[in-house]
Amino acid sequence: MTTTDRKIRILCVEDDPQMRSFLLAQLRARGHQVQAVRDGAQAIDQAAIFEPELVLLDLALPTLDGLAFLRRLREWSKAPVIVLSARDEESVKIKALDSGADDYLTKPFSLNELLARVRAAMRRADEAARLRSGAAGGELPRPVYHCGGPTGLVVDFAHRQVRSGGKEVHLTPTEYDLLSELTRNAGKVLTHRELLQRVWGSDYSGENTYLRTFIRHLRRKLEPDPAQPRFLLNELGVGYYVPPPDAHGA
Amino acid sequence: MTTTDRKIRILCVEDDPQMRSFLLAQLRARGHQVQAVRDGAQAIDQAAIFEPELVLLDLALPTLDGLAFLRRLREWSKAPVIVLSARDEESVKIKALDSGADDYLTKPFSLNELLARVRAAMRRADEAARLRSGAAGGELPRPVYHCGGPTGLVVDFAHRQVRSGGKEVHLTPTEYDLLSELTRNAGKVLTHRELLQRVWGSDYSGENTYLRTFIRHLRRKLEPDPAQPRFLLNELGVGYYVPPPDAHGA
DNA sequence: TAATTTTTCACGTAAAATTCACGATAGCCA
DNA sequence: TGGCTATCGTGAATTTTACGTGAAAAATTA
Repeated sequence: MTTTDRKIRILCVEDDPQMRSFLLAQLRARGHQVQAVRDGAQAIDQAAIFEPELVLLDLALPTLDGLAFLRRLREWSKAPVIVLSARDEESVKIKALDSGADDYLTKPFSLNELLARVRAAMRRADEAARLRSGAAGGELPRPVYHCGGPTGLVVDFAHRQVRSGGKEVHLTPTEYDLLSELTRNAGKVLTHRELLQRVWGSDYSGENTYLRTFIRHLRRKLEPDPAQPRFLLNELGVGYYVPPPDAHGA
Repeated sequence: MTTTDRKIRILCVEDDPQMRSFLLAQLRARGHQVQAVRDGAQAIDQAAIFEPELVLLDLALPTLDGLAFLRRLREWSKAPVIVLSARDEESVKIKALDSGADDYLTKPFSLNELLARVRAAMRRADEAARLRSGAAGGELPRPVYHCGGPTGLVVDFAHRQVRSGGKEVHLTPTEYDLLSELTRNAGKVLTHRELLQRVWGSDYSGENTYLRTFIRHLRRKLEPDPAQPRFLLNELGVGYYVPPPDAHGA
C-alpha cells in the first residue's frame, strides 16, 4: 500500500492558541504548507485566498460557527475536512459529518493518528483530483470568479458577495443562486432546462419566464449598460452563459 | 447539504456473532443490502461475488488477518472500508489507515455515529464513481471534433462552440444540432431520413428542403469557399457527411 | 403593517425556422 | 456525345418562436 506523503496545503482553523501553534509546528515540520486562523470569518477569507487541499477544523469558534463555515466551504470546495473537537457527543459528530466533514477526531487525540487520517483523506482526494483532471465535465471550482478587470464583475463564492464596477451589490437568494450557477460554469452555455432544474428544482422546465425575469434583474444590478450585456449573455434558443473568467493574476 | 441516504450493498466482516447480527439487523432495517461473514478468507470470497459498495471490517479475525484482507481487497476494489475494532492503540489505527482503510472506529461505538460515517464515506465514493463513469465510459463520443488543422473546423461539444478558420462561429440551435449529428458520425454518410429524424424528429422524412437550407447556412458560415465544400459533403441521392477527424496529435 | 422578494402576464422586437420559386449540376440512357 | 431527369444549390419572402421589457399581483419576511 502506498503511504503517499505528499506535501500539501493545509488550513488549520483552531481557537486555542496552544493547540494552533502545536499543529502548525508539527505539520510544518513534516513539510506541509500550513495556514492557521482563529475563527470562522477568518477561515472563510483564508480558504478563499489559500485554497487549501485539506482543512483541520475546530468546531468551537468565536465568530462564525464551525458548522456554518463547513457548509459555506462546501458550496465551492471539495477539500477534505477533518473536524477536531473537544466535544464527544454523538449528535455533534453526526451533524458535522452530515454537514460535509470527512472525519471527526475527539480531543485529546494522538498526533500520529491525526497524520494517518490526513494521509487517508488525501489518498481519496488525490484519486478524485486525478479523475477530475481527466474527465470532461469536472472542472475544479474556484473560490472567486472575476471578469472584466477591476471595474468588472466579481463573485466571491466563499462570502456570497458580488461586486460590479468596484461596488458591492446586494442580490436576493434566487438571484445569487442563478448567478452562482452561471459563474461556476463560466464559458459554458447552460440550457434553460439545466438552469431551471438547478436553481428552482425539477418540474420547472418550460417556465422560461422565470429566467427572463431574473436575468433582467441581474443585468440591471450588474451590467454597466443593461441594454448591451457584457456578463450575462444569451444563446438564442439554448440558454444563458457568462464569459470565461479573467486569466489568473490579471 | 446532501444527506444521501441511498440503499447500498454492505459487506460486514465480523468475528463476534452478537455484533454481527446486531449490525446485520440495524443496517437491513435501514434498507441496505447486507452480507455478513466471519473471517478473512470468507470475506475475500464474498467480496468477489457480492461486490460491496462499502465494507465494515473487524480487525481481529480467526483465519485471515483483517489487515491482510484489507490489502488484498485494495488490489482490485475501491470500496470504502470502515474498520471497527476493540483495539484503541495508536499503532494499530495507523497501520489500518495506511493499509487502505478509510475510517477507524473503536468499539464500543454509537450506532448513529457509524451510520453518519457510512454516509460520509458514501458521499465521497459516489462522487468518485460519478467522475469515473464520465471519464472512462468506453463509447462516449469524443469531446471535440476537428478536421483540417488549425484553420479547419473545430466542434467543441462540451461548450457547444464551433470554430472555423480560427474564428468562433455562431450557430443557431438547428444548425448546431445538424452539424453535431454529422460530426459525431464523422466519416459516415447519414441519409436524409436519418438526419431529418434525428434533428427535426420523426414525421419529417421527405422534407429534404429543410436539409438543403440548413446545409447551405452551415456552409456559408463554416466553409472557406462555400462553392467547393471541404467539410459538409453530399453523397448524391443518399445524404450528407463530414470527413473523418484529424488523427489525434496532428 | 410595510418592505422585500417571487411569481405571473401581455406586448414589441429581433432572430430563427419554414416555405417557395428557380438556377445549377451530376448521373443516366439513347 | 447530347439531351433528360432527379437531385442539389441558391436567394429571398413569410411565418413562427424566443427574448427583452415594464408592470402588477401574490407570497414571503421583518
